[in-house]
Amino acid sequence: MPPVAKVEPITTARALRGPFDYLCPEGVGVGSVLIVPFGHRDVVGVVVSIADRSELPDDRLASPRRVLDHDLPPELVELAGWIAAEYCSTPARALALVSPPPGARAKLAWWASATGAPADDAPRRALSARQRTLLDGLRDGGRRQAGADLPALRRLADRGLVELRRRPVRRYVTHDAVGARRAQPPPLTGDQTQALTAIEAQLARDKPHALLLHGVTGSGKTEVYLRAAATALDRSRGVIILVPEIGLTPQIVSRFADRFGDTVAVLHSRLSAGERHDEWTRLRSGQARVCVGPRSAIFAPIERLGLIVLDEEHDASYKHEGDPRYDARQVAQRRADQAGALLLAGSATPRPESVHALRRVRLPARVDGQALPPVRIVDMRETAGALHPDTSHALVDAAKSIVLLNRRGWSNFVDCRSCGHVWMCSQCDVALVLHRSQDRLACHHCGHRERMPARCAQCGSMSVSRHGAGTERLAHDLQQIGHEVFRLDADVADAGALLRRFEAARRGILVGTQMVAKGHDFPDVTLAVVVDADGTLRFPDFRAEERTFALVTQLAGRAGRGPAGGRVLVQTLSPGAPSIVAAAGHDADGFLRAELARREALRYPPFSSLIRIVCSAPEAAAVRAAAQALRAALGEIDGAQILGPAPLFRLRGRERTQLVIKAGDRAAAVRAAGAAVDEVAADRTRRDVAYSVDVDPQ
DNA sequence: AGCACGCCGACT
DNA sequence: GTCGGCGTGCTC
Repeated sequence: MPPVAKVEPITTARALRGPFDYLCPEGVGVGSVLIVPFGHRDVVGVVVSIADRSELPDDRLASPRRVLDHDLPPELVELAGWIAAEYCSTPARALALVSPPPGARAKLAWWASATGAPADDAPRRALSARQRTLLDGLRDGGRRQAGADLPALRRLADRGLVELRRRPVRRYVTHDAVGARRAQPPPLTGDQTQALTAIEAQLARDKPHALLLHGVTGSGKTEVYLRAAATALDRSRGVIILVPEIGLTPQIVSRFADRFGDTVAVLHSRLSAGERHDEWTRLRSGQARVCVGPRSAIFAPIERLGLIVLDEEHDASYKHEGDPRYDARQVAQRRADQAGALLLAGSATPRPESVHALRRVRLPARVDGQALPPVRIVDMRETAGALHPDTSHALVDAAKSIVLLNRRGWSNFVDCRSCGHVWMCSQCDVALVLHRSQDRLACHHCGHRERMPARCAQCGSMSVSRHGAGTERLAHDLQQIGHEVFRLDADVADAGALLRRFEAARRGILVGTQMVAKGHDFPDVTLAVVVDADGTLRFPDFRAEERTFALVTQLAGRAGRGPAGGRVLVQTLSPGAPSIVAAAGHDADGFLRAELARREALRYPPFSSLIRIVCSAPEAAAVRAAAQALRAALGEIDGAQILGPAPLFRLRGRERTQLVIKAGDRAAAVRAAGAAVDEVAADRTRRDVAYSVDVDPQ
């Protein structure tokens, strides 16, 4: 009896329950990627296990059509199985995440080397001076890639003097002149040394305890990551560095490339298919042992992993918004456990969850020894307009400043002065936002846009009024300060170029959404302003406090990074809000203590797990019926509270509602949610209803 | 999810 | 007679 390969075909179907058995070709094992006949077509499949025999009669087993040259490390196959179960998805969808980039192939180029055959010096066949130079160059320099000299090399090859071979070339270079810029590592501060000692003690263990590096902005966390990575590499272990968004943090990539050279690979969504293929292959073959990238880099095919760094661990972009709705921080913990690797999470504003679960190592001071900038809370309750007079004066005085307003556009919503009609999105239950420079109203949820109306659609009145201010309006108002204004938000095409122009300017105001609070370091910025700090606090979300604290603290970290020092103004309508008061006092510990106490009292994470189930369909009645069926199918879950169905809400032309499970036993609740959705989704009478399970929703 | 198979109405 | 509607069921 020949062995059987259990294969999971990569399809998006939810109802499909694998794995499927195939005859196992020679050399195929767990992680092999195959093309298999499946139904009436051929699909890519991943071997998830090998069995001695199949339950099926021999004549029903098919042979794979082809074995692809890329295979997955078996640990990633196991990790995919865990993700499928943990996030209520399917093995196929989880395997698609960890699989080699589809489609792309190696790029081949001609490489030339001298054969060592003696040149024939008969006069008719004498080498030209150019050919002679080429040949001598190859004899001295060994193998090299052919360029414009390929025709000349071909003639030499015809005479047996040169060998030409097709070999793969790398399309992506993380860094030009690698090595030339390889800087001497800076000396560590006392705090950094202590942190590194704690980290190295864990790296020396078989089963390291995860650590949380809680360091204020400018305390030198990146240098600690670099040193920890060097230690892991010295121990022949691989390293993954997760960063929030590669577009806004290119510095961290170059710092790793500068320090470690070609052993660094980068994986992110902006790479071309070919570049991604090459980086993946370099990691898979072991040529590269360090991978830097956003959340999906947690699936880098690195064996003998020793360290996973989670930079800015509080960042919301670690949560994937698509099926499977995985959280890269959870996956990182799982992968670290699996490999016996150290998980090192770092942030100036760690999540209460991480503070609760991980051992904390601190960097309490900036590397330059400067104090954190003083923060003043500006009470806006008596002020009309977006800026307090004190804020305006401070902006006039400061040469360079950063202003944060977490709302895009000119005004929040527009309505009719006569009848009160509010312009709403036709696809979503939200008001349209005015973008004046484009003379358009836009929906920030579905992207719908329409012309700014001249008259009211309801009563015909010509009088339209605008309410609230966004970054576009604020940038316009700030022109009056007299400094050049640089606006940074999602409407700006090239954020990098804008930041470079701001950096080069002698005077200026950088105004924008939360993007201005992230990562970059401008030493000459002496003033940071938060306009409407309680904007994030008004969201009905249990993480509102945490978000507000993080946003104010992160922005405060942008000011006073140079010798001139700096200060921070926080405008708010709730000057007494605990998150704002704590952020103003640089009191992360006080905030975290109070926030954890509050979460414990209300049984919110980390003292429970949340699971959100969303139902959506074009018709309201279908959604209501589906949600009720779902509620019934869930029944009662031990130790869990089930909330909802919530009132219907329309988004992108679909009605939707949600149920939330607040569970003590997370695994049991995930199982119950998955079973209930499978049961309700199997009902064919509600075909246009879509279901999505979100474990640990953000 | 695809894709074929199958069993009913309006056309050459 | 047959082209094609989409309900139903299977994929090793």
